Amino acid sequence: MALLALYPEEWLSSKIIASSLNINAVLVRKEIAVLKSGDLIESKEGKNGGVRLHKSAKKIYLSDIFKLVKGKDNVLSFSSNEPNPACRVGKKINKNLTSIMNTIDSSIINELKKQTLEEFKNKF
Amino acid sequence: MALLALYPEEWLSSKIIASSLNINAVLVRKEIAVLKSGDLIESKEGKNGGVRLHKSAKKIYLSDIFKLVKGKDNVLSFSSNEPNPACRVGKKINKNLTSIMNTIDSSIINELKKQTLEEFKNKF
DNA sequence: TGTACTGTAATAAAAATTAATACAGTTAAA
DNA sequence: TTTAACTGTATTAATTTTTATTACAGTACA
Repeated sequence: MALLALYPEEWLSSKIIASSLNINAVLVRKEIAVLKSGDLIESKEGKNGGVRLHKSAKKIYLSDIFKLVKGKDNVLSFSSNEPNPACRVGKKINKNLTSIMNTIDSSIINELKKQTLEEFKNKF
Repeated sequence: MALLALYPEEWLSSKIIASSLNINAVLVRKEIAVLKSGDLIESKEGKNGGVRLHKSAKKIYLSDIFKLVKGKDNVLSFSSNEPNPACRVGKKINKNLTSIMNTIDSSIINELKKQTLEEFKNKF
């Protein structure tokens, strides 16, 4: 997103973005789908296609990006194993943790609301 | 920790704790080492040994537990791949993200300071 | 009509996590 | 005083998750 913000007029290809991140271009294209679903970016198929911001970096808060990328999961997550339902703690732990995890996610989002992509971009 | 707080007088074995979490007892013993390093719990070797809280649950904040368990890493983390140093963004991204990640960790800690283990325990 | 893209699926490889095994050392109690 | 039940820790195996690769249909430009 910082890269897109630096070159807002250009259609940047997934290959170029992948080479900045040093990851596979297919992963980039998958994340493009996520960011498009929140209207933060737009994409163009075909030759000379690519992606660019869909709105001004001044109107994109880091929290907007975070919310999309995090999806519906919490940042902190449960053990992949089901806790023991026969245990007084195991029986209720996930419910009790959910409440804490939601609170944590909210506090992260509030923190990230304080910075726009434009401000972040200017650090490069 | 909720389990230990519910039975503060008893030495609970790693096996018992593992069966509540439904994970391997060796993993529990490894985490015991971490929690001991912060003086939150104490352990006793030998027959009828186990672990218990080292201080009142009223004096343990969820943030104390979180800080130990999280260790020196940030909750959010970098890509395991080095970003491209030849890229204007890749060159600086990790430094710029570090600052955000530290802020996020702080805000989580501040949130978790609001609740003691005693209060959490009472939800079970 | 060829080239350079996105979008997406399927599979393979790599990395990280978790489990299992083993065993030395400690303590309590039979 | 010997056995049983623990912690502590290391090593290796199994599993799960993440990331990379390959493939290909569809789109747009030149």
